[in-house]
This record gives sequence, C-alpha cells and structure tokens, in this order.
Amino acid sequence: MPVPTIKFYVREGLLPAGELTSPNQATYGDGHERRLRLIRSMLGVGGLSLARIAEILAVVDDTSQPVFELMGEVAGTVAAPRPAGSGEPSARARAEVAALGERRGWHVPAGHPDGEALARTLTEAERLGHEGFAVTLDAYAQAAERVAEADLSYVRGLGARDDVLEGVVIGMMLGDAVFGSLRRIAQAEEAGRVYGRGRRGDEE
Amino acid sequence: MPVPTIKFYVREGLLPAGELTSPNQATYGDGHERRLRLIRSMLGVGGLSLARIAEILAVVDDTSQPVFELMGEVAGTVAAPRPAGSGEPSARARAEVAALGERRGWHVPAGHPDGEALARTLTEAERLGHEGFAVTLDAYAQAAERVAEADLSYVRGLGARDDVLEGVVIGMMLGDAVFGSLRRIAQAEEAGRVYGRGRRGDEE
DNA sequence: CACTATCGGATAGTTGAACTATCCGTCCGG
DNA sequence: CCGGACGGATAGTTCAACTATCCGATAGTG
Repeated sequence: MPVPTIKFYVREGLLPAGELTSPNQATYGDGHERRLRLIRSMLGVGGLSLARIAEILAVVDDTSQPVFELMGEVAGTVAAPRPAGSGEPSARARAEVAALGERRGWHVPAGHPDGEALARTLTEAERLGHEGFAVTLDAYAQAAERVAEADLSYVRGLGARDDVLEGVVIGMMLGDAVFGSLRRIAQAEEAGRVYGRGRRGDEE
Repeated sequence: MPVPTIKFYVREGLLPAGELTSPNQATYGDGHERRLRLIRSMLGVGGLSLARIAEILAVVDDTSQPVFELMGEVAGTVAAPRPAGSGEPSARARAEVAALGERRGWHVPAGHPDGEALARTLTEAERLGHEGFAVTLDAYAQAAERVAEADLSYVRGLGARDDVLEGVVIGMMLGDAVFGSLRRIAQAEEAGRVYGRGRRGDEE
C-alpha cells in the first residue's frame, strides 16, 4: 500500500491520523490497519466511491446510538443511489411495489427509500419495453427473504458492536458480489437444463 | 440527449453511424434509438463502463452464432471483473466453492470464471476476518437458483433473437438492481422480526 | 440562385474521482 | 551532529465520460 495513498485517505477523512508523538512522528495501530483494509474492500469488492465510504464510516464511528438502530442506517447508506435513469418512478411501478409488499407482508410505506429505488428500476424496465419483467418479482422477493435470513443469522453470531457494524457493511458488499457470481452460475446451469448443454466456455 | 454525446458514442463504436445519404447528411432510425436507450440503461442502472458496454454490444451484434450459445457469453460479459482485492483466491476458498458446486450438483470445474470470482470474494472475506461468512453460501445458492429459474422463464417468453439477447442483458442488470433493493427491504423486515421493530427512518 | 443555418466529422478542452509526486521543515537514529 | 525518513501541505497526473469548437459542405428558404 503506497504511503501517499494513505496520506490521501487521511486528508479525505477516511482514516484517522496517527497519534502524534512529536510534531513529525506519528504512531499507527491495529485499528488503522483494520480500517484501511475495510476501505480497500469497500472500494474494490463493493465498488463504492470514497465519498460514500466516508458516509458509511461516519455512521460506523458514531457511538452515540444503540447498535440495531444503526444497522438499518448502515444498510441504507450502503445502498447505491444510482442515477437509475430519469427520476420519478411511474405510478404503475409504485403500485407494483406496493402490491408486492402487501403479498409478502412487508412494511413498505410510500416513500420508503428502497421501495422507491425498486420502483425506479421497474420504471426503467418499462421504458426499455420490458414491463413483463415484473412477473419475476415474487421469485426475487422470496430469494431476497432467504438471503436476508442468512445475513441476519450471520450477523447475530458476531459479538461486539464494532464487529456487528463492520459485519453489516461487509456482509452487504460481499453478499452482493457472492450473489452475483452464484446467480450467473445458476443461470448457466438452468440454461443448460432448459436448452440442453448450453455451454459457456470450452470447459467440461 | 445532447447531440455531442451521441456523436461521442458513435466515435467510441457503441452506436452505429447513421446511413449516409450524402457526405454530410445521415439518417437515423428506430434501431438507433433503441440502442441508445440500452446504452443509457447499462450505464445508469447497470453501472457499467463504456468499455464493457462496447464488449457486450459486440456480442449482441455478432449474428454468426445460435442464440443460446450467446446467452452464456453475454451473461459472462455482463459479469463485472472487479479488481476484487489482491488476485489469487485462497485454496480454502476454492475448496469451498468446489464443495458448494458438489452439494448443488452444479458444473463448476476448476477455472470456471464465475467460480473463480466467487472464490476471490470469499478470499476477501477471509482477509477481512469474516471467514465465517461462508456458512451463508447454501442459502445464497438456493436463492440464486430461484432467481435463475425466474430469469430463464422470463427469457423464454421473449420471441426473436434480438429480443432474447437484449432481454438477457437487461434482465441481468435490472435483476441485480431489483434484487439489491429487495434484499435491503427483506433485511429490514427480518431485523425488525428478530430484534423487534428495528426501524429504518422516521416512517411508519 | 444566393445565402445561411445546420449537419457530419475531427480535434481539443473540461470535469470529477482517485491517486501520485514534490517540497519543506523537523526530528530520530546512528 | 548530520543524513535521511516522516508528517503536512500543495500541486500535478491519469482515466473515464463527456462537452465545446472548428471546418467544410450541403440542404432548404427566399
């Protein structure tokens, strides 16, 4: 890890400065290394911007609140606010989201950030002529529930506050990456089943 | 859509030039608009780079192969080759991936691109002190299978070749975005169930 | 038929994010 | 006691994705 980069992160407020032992000598500890690794992972695996990383770290470092209030906060902060096309979701997409919430017994009130994000994505699908994509929503939702269960039970197994928050952040990022890979494998598998040996490369 | 941007896309080979009717007049059609919309969506919702978009479009435009051979190709091209940390996956991660493939009856030979990507992500988890994250793999894999089924059955409902390929591309991107939103909603829901009203914002 | 606004094509400049290099003054270590 | 590493500040670099300007030709208007 190049030194100038670390200096840069300190300047940007992502990494606390070391303890000054004298005007030009500072000492770094375990926490610094851990934090640095976390930053690099969010950047690499998570694909987050430094600005977003700074927000997340701010939440993680705010010790003034109980842990589980913060969890949702962190999860929400991890959620990427993609440009996602134009802007406002269509009424139809909103209705679809509301209906889905109803079916699954979810609490997704109007204006819920993730609900809105979902509606915007569905609106984008409509604009692309794929309004039928919404038929997959229930299967996706079931899958999401299963993953969320696994996530939560993993997080519950973590001990201290810092570990939990970091676990949420990391679980969010790694989970996305892991699921992406698994999804592609499963798709290839399914395509093979449906269409008979749809091979991907020259393997097997 | 600003004209200079379109010119730029044409220069980059993302968008075919219009039919030249005279040295300085060209005509654009339906396909151009459709293509442009697709590009903007990959850029926005999918968060892909122009370089990657160009690769994907090249595959979509290559009419020399049967449709379902191309499907896996497109899916693989959509897969983001994140820096994902250092480089080589750990032996342990590889073993974990192989074991998972075994349990699920998947064909994931050594060197399979998505298998490797998955192993790299798990290696990253280890480096972050979360080797236990792997216990969630089976739940994730089940969820991935469910999603893949839904994806495939959606794609089967599309008619012509172009529609199918575009559907794969779009389904991949939209699916990721949709699943991300659903996952966060489901997590909040699950957190609420497990910890009792873990609220997210000031709603409800 | 003249004339100007517009188009296609090419070249060059801008913006923002994430670094990277240089400089300067201090102080630790040999 | 002195050379070289360190902390801090400032400025420069690189890359991606645009954006603006210029040029010559032509299409459409009067």
